[in-house]
Amino acid sequence: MSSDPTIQKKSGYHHGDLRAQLIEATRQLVEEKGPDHFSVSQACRVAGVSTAAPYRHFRNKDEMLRSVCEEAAERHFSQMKAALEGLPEGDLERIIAMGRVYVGFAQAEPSVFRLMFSWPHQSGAMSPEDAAAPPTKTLVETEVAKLLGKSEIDSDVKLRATMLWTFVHGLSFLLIDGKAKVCEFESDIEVMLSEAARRVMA
Amino acid sequence: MSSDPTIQKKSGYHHGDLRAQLIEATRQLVEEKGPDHFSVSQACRVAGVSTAAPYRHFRNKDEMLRSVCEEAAERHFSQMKAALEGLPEGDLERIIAMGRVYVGFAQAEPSVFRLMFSWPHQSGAMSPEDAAAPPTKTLVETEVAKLLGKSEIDSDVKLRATMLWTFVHGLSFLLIDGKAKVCEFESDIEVMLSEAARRVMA
DNA sequence: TGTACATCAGTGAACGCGCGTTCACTGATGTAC
DNA sequence: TGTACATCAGTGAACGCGCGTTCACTGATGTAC
Repeated sequence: MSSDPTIQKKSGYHHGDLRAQLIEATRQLVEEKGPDHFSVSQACRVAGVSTAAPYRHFRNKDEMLRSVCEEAAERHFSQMKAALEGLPEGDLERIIAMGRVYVGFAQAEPSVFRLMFSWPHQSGAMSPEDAAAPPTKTLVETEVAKLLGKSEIDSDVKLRATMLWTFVHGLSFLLIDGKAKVCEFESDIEVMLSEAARRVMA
Repeated sequence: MSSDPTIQKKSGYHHGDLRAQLIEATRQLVEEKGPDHFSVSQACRVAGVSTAAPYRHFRNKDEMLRSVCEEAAERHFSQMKAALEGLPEGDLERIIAMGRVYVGFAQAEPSVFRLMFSWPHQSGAMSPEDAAAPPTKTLVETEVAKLLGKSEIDSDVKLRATMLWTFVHGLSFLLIDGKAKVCEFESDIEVMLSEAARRVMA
């Protein structure tokens, strides 16, 4: 019963899980106002807590945003894995399903999606192996290899997987940035996803 | 001689073109520190001018950033047009050349590129027809139609143009976000660009 | 079961800071006669 | 060519604000005996 961070809050002192609650508050604020207009104070207000409270759980503001990214990356990845369930092995639909989830996530949480992929903005301190990317990459590569009937991930598999990823990534950004009405209807997205999968796997 | 905004600065009072100079200063700062860490004061310091000066040329901070976007969008578009010069009509290389420029711009000015496409972040006030997108879109559609030997821009042309755009857009973002070492070598980008163009136009 | 105490996770007030913006001003420039 | 004056494009000081973070504190909780 302590899994929904929006509800809990036990007494005056001592929340059930303030850390999770602050991450959720941060996530909401980032989504509402954008990553650059999020402030620690606001998150505290949303969580109903003093402005000093977060420092029991996070070193500083940056670490709060980073936690949001990590949490989002995990959800993103598990959504993609879940999309594969029940679909027969070696079916092109598996590729399309992952793309659909990828794009859907971006549309559902555009600001968080953007933050996730531009983190950390430009500090040289960026870890070479980044949060969500490697597991997702492996997932796609595995699917591509299976579809081609290959047992190992060779350079052809890597190229195709990268092309697929590139495509859904670009589609996600164009959709959330609302550039040039890239797709007028929901069905256009489906057409693009399947056309791309078909042409790349051909 | 007044075309290079980094050099000019005439006397104590009255710059040659403070407006252009401030845009350039803003552009540099956005590139260095990211759009969210840019401040008007800093731009003034860079331009060597008092903090009140910008308000003779821009209504507020937002308008400064918007001007940077517009200026960048124009450069982006004209670079793409320039890439076509000298290439024979109806050659697939024309498509690839535009993609190369698109990606190159993103790599050269990643923060500005990001800003350009996420502007305005989430204020509902976004104009439906956005700065750079429509002319670029038209440019690509025209090239696709010519390549297919079609005289009009039908839905097939539109779909292919959108797919091409989506692809280079995604490649740009993956490259500048440094996600998962999408391409290890410069040559990999070339392979991806030509593979994408070939497959989409097939 | 009851008490003593260490630890944990909050409070609320305060800090210094840099920011965006405004203000009355003033030096430089262009124009009319 | 020279003077008077309107306009332009800067200055520099000041403002109020919200921010990130720290501090000494205190209430709640868990544990040992």
